[in-house]
Amino acid sequence: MARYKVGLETRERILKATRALLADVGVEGITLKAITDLAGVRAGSFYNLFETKEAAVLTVVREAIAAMDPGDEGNDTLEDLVSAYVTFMTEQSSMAQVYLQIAVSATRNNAPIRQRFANGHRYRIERFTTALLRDRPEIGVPEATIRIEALIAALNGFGIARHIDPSFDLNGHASRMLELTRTQ
Amino acid sequence: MARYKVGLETRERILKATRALLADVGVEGITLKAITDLAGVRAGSFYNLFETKEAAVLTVVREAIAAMDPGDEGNDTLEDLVSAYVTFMTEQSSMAQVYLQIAVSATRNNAPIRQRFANGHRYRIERFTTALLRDRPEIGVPEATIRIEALIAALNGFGIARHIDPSFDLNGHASRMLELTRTQ
DNA sequence: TGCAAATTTGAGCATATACTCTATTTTGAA
DNA sequence: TTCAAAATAGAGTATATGCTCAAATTTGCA
Repeated sequence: MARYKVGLETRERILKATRALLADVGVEGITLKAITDLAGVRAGSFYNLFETKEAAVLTVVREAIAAMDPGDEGNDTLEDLVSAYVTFMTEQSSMAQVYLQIAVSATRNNAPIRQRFANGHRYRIERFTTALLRDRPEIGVPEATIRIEALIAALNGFGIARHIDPSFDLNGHASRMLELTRTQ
Repeated sequence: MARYKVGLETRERILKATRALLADVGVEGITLKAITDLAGVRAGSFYNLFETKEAAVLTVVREAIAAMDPGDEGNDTLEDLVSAYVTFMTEQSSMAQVYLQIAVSATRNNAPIRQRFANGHRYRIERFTTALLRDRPEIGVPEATIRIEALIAALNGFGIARHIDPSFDLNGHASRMLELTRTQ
């Protein structure tokens, strides 16, 4: 694939365009022409760098799912995780948008994307649950898991609300929801 | 348009197909061929009943936005409204799916749909807020509005969670969220 | 039952789409 | 500086898409 510097730069421009368009029109609505026009590239150049349109889409989708989760693993607190979620939503809004698009469609008709999403979701629940149990071990795994599922679901809802109305107080509502999760 | 019985039946089959497909692939992904194939109708028949593909889509979208809200207006309690939301999500899942698809994409690139959605959303917030204030007038309009925005956002998140994982206890989480909204 | 209006079909049209191929230019290690 | 590998442009291909139209069939009121 890309070996020269210009090639890598072009690849980045294509991925950036794909990201913006996926946030806008979703996996089902994106077209090659839209990508190449926005990236300022002809079809031939695109196919020199990506096997298919789907390959570029899947690259961005993977990115978006991975970007949901903060880097340091192990002993993050629930605050850290919620705060990382809020940061992701506010500071990487294109990627967040892509993630939410995938979450709602669950992309029934696209097996690799569905699989990625399901794995990411399961992993996130485990990580959040572990953090909650470190803080409140008396809750127990089953109840902690249920509360975390609700927390993450609510956070997704808040993320959507914020993108409908940018004045939505994502941080405040997330904190309140975190408290509810902890103390119920 | 449709005047004979067969025509009205065909119209219904087309709308049913459109509904199912919108739930699957969203506004950006739906195609005329997919609609007519699923409805068992040729293109000519479709265009005898609808001006454009978009007209059928918009009809279903309107339906989905309207179906979000329960019929009786006026003195419903917050429980009634939340319970109606849960019922809508569980018993009209195609339509709920369409609604959520629109909520995330907010359909930036489709002015009439965006407008409809925004109006429906604003109306819903008012209705929920009124119900909350009837029960807890001491909260006051600004705080009540903020809490309702969070409640509705969380409910949307729960709706998405339920459709990712049908075992998600939508009713339980919605009730808990309702309590949080009331008592905080 | 006659018949005008409604419905349905299916071929056809213009454009969009995903992707290929060849010729040309650019890159950067030796 | 040379030159093979890489990058790019852009015309071309096959299929998909939204939609039209004329002809044939069906509907249901008078």
